[in-house]
Amino acid sequence: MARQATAAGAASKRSKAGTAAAGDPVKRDQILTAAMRVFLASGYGGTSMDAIAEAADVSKQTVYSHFGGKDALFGAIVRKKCGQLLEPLRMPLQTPRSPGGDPQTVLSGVAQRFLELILAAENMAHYRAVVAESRRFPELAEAFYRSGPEIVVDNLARYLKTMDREGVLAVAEPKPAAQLFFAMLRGDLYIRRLLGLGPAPAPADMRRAARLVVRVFLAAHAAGKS
Amino acid sequence: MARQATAAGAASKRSKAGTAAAGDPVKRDQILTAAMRVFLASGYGGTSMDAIAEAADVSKQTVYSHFGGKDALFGAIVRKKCGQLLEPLRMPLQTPRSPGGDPQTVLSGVAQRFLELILAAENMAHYRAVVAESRRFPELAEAFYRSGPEIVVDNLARYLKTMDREGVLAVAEPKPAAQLFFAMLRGDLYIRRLLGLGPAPAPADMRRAARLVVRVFLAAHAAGKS
DNA sequence: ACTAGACTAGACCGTCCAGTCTAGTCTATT
DNA sequence: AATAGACTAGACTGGACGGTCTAGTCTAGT
Repeated sequence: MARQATAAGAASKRSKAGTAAAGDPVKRDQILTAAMRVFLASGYGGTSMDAIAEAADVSKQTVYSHFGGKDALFGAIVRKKCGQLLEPLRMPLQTPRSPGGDPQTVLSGVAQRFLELILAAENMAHYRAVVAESRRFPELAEAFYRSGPEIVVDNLARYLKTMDREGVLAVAEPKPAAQLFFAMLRGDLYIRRLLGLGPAPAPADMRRAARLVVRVFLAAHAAGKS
Repeated sequence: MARQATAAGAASKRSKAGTAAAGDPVKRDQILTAAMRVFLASGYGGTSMDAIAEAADVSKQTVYSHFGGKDALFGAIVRKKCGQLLEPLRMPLQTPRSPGGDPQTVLSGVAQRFLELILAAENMAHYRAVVAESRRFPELAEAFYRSGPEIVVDNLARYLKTMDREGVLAVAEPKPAAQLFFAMLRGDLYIRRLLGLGPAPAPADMRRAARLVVRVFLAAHAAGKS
């Protein structure tokens, strides 16, 4: 109800102006950046619009002019973060067909990068926020799933399929196998971090975890098995 | 500050009464049960004390008499749930040394039960609440970790160690192996559920997932390997 | 009958906060 | 110079909510 009303208000304001959106895109970015910081640090409920305006060094009204209200702003942040999620992985992931070496090397690289990605403080906070608000904003939860886990799994599944066809690995069901691979990487390190226990893991910890995962995965899919 | 004051108040009330705690334990349970339902359904921020009192069919003041305030009540609920977490697993887990069949059977049983456990709606909600509030209540996050993941891993690690010693399996590092085993079970089914996407998984889905995990795990730890 | 302790219903207080409104500034176009 | 659009500072509204308080009821023990 409130959401519809504010959204309509924002839309009507936009209509008259010659410029496409309402206002300075620089301000818009300022707000987005600050809001992201604050939202990810304190969650949806723990963040006030006043705090965002102050953090963005912008008046409260400007926040409301650019985004319709708190919900919309939160949505914009989460979606933006979703879009950026796989950027660090894009380069290596978009070319899963290019050799890049034996599977062991390829998978180790993927594992290593994936671990770094999901353990990064900012992405942890993002995930926590999405999970916490998945009831209130189911569309965001879905957007997250689609722009993160799903893509990553599909890409690896495609790679595994190729490897299977070439007889390098034995992967009867590429998708479940890929899901399993990433599930393994969301192990103890990940849970502890998600719960905020202990300090950030050292690179050595991540390497060790990645190595174990790759070893187990390869043992299960060595050429000549199911 | 407020927390200390109210806690002190509750304590002083308790002191005079001949009965151990302040008030009727039946009421206390009513409150606890209702609060658990409401907190797990709507999260900490989304739950008001009025709503709890109403759901418990009890006056607001009674809630405050039994528990000091919102924080304490939330803590009590989370801790209680932590205590109950592994109840369904206790029987089979306390006797990891008793044979129960070949490792395949044992691990399948563990996997199956673990999946049922973590995918149960109530436990999902619990986990979501703990993760969401892990910043505000780090002690609860730690309590959860200790009374859930840690115990389960330690128990399985012990079993794996035995199997290794007996030459039935080859598990050089039991604890990381056990962590990996459970990580595999927190796969796609789990993530989707955590994000509230799609309906509850069918038992057949869980069985399939468990089977895959056990197969991969055994492939990696067949006797005669590292 | 009296008393004490637990409970109830609900008024009440103070605070926080989303969202609106006002009055005025700054800038660019005409 | 005049106008319009975006921005600012900050007051304000309305509602939600944590927590307290009051007045009174119910139940046991004495």
